[in-house]
Amino acid sequence: MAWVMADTAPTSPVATRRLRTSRRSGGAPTIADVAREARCSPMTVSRVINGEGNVREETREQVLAAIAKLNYAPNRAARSLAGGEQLRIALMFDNPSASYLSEFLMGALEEASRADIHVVVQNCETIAQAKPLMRHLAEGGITGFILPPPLCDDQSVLDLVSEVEAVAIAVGPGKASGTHAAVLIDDFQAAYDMTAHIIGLGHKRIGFIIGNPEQVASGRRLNGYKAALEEAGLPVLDELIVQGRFTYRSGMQAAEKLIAVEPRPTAIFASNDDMAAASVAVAHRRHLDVPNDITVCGFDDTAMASTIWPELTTIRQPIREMTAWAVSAAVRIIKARRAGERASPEQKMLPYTLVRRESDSGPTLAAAAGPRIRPL
Amino acid sequence: MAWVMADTAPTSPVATRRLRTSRRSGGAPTIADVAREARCSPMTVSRVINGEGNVREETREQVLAAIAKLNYAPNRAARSLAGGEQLRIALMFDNPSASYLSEFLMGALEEASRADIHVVVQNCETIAQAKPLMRHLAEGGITGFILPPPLCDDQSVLDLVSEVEAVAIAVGPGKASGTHAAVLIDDFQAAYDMTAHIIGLGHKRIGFIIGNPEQVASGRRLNGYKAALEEAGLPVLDELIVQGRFTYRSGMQAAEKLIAVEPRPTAIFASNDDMAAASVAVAHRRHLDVPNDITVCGFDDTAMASTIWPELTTIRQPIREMTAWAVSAAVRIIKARRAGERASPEQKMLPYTLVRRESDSGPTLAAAAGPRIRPL
DNA sequence: CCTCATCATGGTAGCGCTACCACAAGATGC
DNA sequence: GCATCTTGTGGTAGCGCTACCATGATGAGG
Repeated sequence: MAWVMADTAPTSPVATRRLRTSRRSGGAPTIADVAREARCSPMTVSRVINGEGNVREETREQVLAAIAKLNYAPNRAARSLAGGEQLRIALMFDNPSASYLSEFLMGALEEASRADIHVVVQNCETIAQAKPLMRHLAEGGITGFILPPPLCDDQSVLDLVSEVEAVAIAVGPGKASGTHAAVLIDDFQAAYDMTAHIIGLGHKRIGFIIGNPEQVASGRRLNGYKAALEEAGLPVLDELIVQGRFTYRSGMQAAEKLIAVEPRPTAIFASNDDMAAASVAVAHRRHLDVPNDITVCGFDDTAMASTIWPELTTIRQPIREMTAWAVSAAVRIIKARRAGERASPEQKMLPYTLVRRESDSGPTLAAAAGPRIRPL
Repeated sequence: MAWVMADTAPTSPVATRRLRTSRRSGGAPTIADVAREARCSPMTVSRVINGEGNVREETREQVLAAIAKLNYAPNRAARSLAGGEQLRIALMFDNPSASYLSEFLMGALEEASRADIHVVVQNCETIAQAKPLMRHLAEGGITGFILPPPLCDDQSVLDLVSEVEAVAIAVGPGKASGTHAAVLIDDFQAAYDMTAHIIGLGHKRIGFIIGNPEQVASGRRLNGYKAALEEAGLPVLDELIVQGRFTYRSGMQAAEKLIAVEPRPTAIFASNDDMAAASVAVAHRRHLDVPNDITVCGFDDTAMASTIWPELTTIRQPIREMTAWAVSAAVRIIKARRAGERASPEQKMLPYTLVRRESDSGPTLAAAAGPRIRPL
């Protein structure tokens, strides 16, 4: 107040400007503060932050030191405002597996908030339903789509993405498309490893439940299973391979068939956790103890795997990391496109893990000998 | 290029300005476009958008018409940049139920993107672990917390929130705290309704599995069960009420106890879906058909309810709507606080629904008569 | 009739950052 | 030796919106 008086006429813009309390957000350091500290211009700081080239190593270090000292964090709002267009990408999903979904969301959310982009989450029941929705989203300014299976395995969906000139990132597709980026795990090798693990436990008759034939990954998992069997010199028996559809219910039916086979398999490897859980339920209904009478293994490591009892031995997919990568890849590609570049679609393979829990063990004598001592 | 030549010196700022292609985001309409269309100033448009007073009704309508005509949507980034501080709220969760979580996330995500605020998702295993995390988040500028149970049922957590001068919204607490806002369903009434529904089916011996004693809602559900029994003139039997902890495993143990009771109950009402699913598994193991030999009902309508077979009859909580409300309430309260107001904590009760699926039916003659024809 | 409050509205200056150019200094080519 | 690139850096002008004043028009009060 006193300032105003001492300065000039009260209505003077100069006085006003001085009087005004800054609207700055809680005194957080800005790029200008960093520049002052590092004795360079804000532009140079900006360049360092964004990892652009053309900055001398020495300068870069000074800037980084200043950033660390002031505990500076860029203001997202300003960034996207100045950066021109706001990036918006859509997360399509029809996957009813809630545990998959929440991991999926968390990964995307985290990355989106880091990159300050908007993510639209779109539920869709079927592929047929997905397509008009995607078209509509694209018209609404969505330039990127994150596609989990089975959407990313459907060529017509991928074609649609190309048609609307959007970017698609496939998360966990069965096989890499030549036209769109993808992040996946090695389904073949993972299924191979799990099968080898079961064989290593001493099992010789291992049932397999195939996943939804719509998803290409299902086939790869089946092949991994077969390869491990062959590698171990075990026969691949048709009666021990039954079709499922990734649902609990289909898993029950498949497990019923498998358990009815004579001699009964001593282990079941299901292509996902829902079907594995169903297999456990069926085994229990038949008064078979898991894992003592029968080993059951799953795939995915969704929440269900550790919810039920016994907890499932399964293959963990790093879903969260996969989605996070997908989002950042989408951003990268969209930005590159705007700059006129059009790189060939990237392929990212992430590591899986075999998570050993309580549902597997070596075949007990009775079970292993089963075929011989009670052939019926 | 030609322009530059024809205009003035190539380096002239005027020429440069003309040459520069606008950085505007894809030609989306701005507040200025709306102002032009509505023949008023951008300020007036801003006032209309933000629902501020002091705008003539006639002007407001013109502005709204212009907004509709141009299909204008405010730019979030610019808004929060100009508006000063960025709102940031944290979503704490320790709930391992993935389906609950994904619903929880979706609701928050949607609302957060609508209001353009940043949501930080923080996983925490225990209440003890949650507290330092929350303190740290608060120091980092988080001013609001969304708290699901059991966090919101813990007084020390609520006290911590007050201490760091943050805002907390409880999502589904057992009882309303006097100091913080909450959004919940009527757990008592919902449990009452479900019990009444089961009684209406003809059941007289209904087992109940209590939830985690840490969560106050557990008690309310129990009370609803008891009230419905009393209302119907049925005895409340101690041996038909067993303690669970909301986990599948605890549900199995509880169901084992319940099924061992003589005469066996013809129905089990579990306080959540995980425990209901476990009850179904136990029933199947005992070769009891669900629902023909025993009815099993759950609570929450998480994904598990419709994953397993038979699908569970359960109480649906509108989790997504609850979280969305929580986020918007947090924003509202934080803004009000900044403006110096401090309203009394709001309480929001949302409607639940009884979802009838495949796991309930009237008691079969054998089961109903059970007590009488085979007393052992 | 002239204050003084009360609307309704407009003007202007940022919010913090990045795009775009300018420009100096050295490297390169002919 | 001079035009031409390259490299590192700085200056400036916004991005779209809102906070803050200023202003003109009205009505109330003396």
